[in-house]
Amino acid sequence: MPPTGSPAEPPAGPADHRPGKTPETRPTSKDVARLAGVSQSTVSLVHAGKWPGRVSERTVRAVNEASAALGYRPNQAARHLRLGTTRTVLLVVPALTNPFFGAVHTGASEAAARRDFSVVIYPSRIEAGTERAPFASPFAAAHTALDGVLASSTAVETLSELLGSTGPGPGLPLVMLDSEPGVGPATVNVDVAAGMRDLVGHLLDLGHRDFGRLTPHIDGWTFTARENAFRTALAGVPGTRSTRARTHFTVHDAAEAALTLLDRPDRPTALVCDDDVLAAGAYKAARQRGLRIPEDLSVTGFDDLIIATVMDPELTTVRLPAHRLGADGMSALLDLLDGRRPQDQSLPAELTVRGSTAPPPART
Amino acid sequence: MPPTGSPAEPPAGPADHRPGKTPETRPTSKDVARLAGVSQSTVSLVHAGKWPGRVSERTVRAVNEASAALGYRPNQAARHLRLGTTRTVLLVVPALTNPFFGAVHTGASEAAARRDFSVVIYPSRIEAGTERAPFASPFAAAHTALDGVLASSTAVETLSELLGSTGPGPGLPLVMLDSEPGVGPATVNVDVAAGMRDLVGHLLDLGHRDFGRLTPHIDGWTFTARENAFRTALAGVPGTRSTRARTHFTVHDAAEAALTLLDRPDRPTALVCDDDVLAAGAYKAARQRGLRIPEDLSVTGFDDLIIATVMDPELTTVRLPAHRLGADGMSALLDLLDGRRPQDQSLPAELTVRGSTAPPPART
DNA sequence: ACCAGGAAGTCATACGTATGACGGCAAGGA
DNA sequence: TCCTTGCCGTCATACGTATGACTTCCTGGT
Repeated sequence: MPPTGSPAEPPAGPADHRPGKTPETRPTSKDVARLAGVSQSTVSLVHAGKWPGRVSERTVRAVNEASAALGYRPNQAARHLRLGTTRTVLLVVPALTNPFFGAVHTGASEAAARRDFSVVIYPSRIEAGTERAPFASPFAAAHTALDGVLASSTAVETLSELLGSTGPGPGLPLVMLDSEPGVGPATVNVDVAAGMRDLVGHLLDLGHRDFGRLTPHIDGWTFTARENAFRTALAGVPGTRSTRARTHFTVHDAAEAALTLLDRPDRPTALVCDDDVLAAGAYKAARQRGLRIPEDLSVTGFDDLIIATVMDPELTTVRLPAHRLGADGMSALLDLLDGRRPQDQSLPAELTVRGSTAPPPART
Repeated sequence: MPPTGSPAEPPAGPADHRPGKTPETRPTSKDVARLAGVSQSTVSLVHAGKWPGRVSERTVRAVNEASAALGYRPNQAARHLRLGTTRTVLLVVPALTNPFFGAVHTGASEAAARRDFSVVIYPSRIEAGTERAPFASPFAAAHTALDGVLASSTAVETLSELLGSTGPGPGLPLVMLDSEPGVGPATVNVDVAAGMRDLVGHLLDLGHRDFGRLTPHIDGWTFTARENAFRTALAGVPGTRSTRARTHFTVHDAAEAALTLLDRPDRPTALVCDDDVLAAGAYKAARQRGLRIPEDLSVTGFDDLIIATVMDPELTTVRLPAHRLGADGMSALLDLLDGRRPQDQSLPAELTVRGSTAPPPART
């Protein structure tokens, strides 16, 4: 037996063990380099766009052609490893079944894409019973190291509970959306107080003095802010009155809660609901009692979801800029990642008057 | 000057250049190894759970304690690079503002999490004007190599256009949801035909013979299937008639389209709408013409979105199992990734009778 | 003639993990 | 006593990219 090894066999130290080795491997920068007749470094330089005097234009062309020919796409895992960054941020929202957060996501994604970042969404209500220690949590769910977090309408406590155990808590760039200003590193939120003030002003102008309030059971900064703003708005006006009913976040529960308000001897002339869904419940209750909207009863919502225009009459509500919330929040987060310190921001909420409000019925 | 270099300086070949070197670096498996007094290999072995005779229990404990102490979390980028897999799949949906797809996402995410996969969602309508050649597209958006794709309610052409240029087309595991069976590698869809058949049966039983159809302008397998099923259902019954109006996917447009149907001399007694949103438009039109639902006009929807219960009266519609669609679709995709060949699946659609249907008014 | 300086590339390395091959060591059989 | 057989770990390496240091070549100034 001749002492010759395989002809082109590389030295192959004691442990050369590549994984799976699929028959169809994707081209790497090395393949591009070979085809273009340059070194791998050059390929990398070209793709990074860093050749203000390092690579000739002729070579750039060659590399680009070779890349195109092979259909080369850089291996993100390798980049992430090398660069120590993933250009990915997590967007935490309460639920995806609410279109409001779909809009937030869209706004955030668009802003992120412009800076070549991408967004992974995490609905915090996903029941996690099946998660496995010790790497569970959104971070595991994202399956990627994250460069930052954007949290919408989530309590800080919930969030830190969510991220706390596994996430690099204090060090992780974080922007809170639609949450209490001043808490957390940076916040972008909606001026719901102003929206509520305008809304109540509108009702007062119409002549309403007896109010019913429909608010959700769940806590959350926005809802507290809405309630406070409502009270403040009434405080300045003599002769006003209001009663509050709390409800779960469903149409049916809201309808029942609304009934308790409508069945009071001193029935309110206007129902101010903290969300459009609750307003839908109010509509239902009104119909059950034979009250016409808006002639007998004015109803208002909040958020301006699609259902506001589905309802009949169309709902007077306060529009929240969901898309912009996501976009501006992402901008703030990117600023934070750049080392700049974004300042807290407040977005306007816009009163949208439709058909569900009118002067109160004449006293009987 | 003594020839002594720095005391513990490693050999340091000609090019030892680590990137950024943040002051606060996350612990790596090497750090854990040092603390536990073992080698990095051992740490890796332990975390992989592969020690049926390679690592003693005492060592396992030590490693786990060290990991916990340091708050170690494995670097995903490094794993991805080494393993050649990301355990991430892309979910393509038409839009996130439709709660239906939120439910699909939830179902898919839950199923994925059970197998330690994660889901990145991509709304295909995101306008891509700002994307940069040559690595644009969902793949760039996902910012990660993908192990597979789940595409919901998307035409194959649209999808391949989306993925085609950059994605590894034919090789990428792909499951289509709610789309034409037989096209593409594997599909999971809803038996909308049966749903429509039941729905029409319900209306026929009530005595309706004159129908109006409200269908969306956009194409898509489901809508074609719904229309065909509707026609088939009527075909067997003598004396039936139907007129169709097409509309954009908004309440207002649908209302206008519905008006054209209601203003015909042979006004239909039932409006069969291909989506709950369109049904909302029909409600609006009916009210404009002073028609009561369901006494003067029956209206039906499709999908069973939240708005179906917001409307008054509540809408008779066909419920589609969005959550299960996502879950089963993900299962199929994971099967595909395991090398198994999932068979096409069809999920049941359930007729949900509420208050918007009744016998037609007596002939005048 | 010689060197400074710039332009164009290449070299070598590290990022953090996973894993096949290999090495001690103790127990037990011959 | 010596060899075999497991058990417990460690070694060395590769995954694909990005980048500081280095080399080579060329032009032009003195």
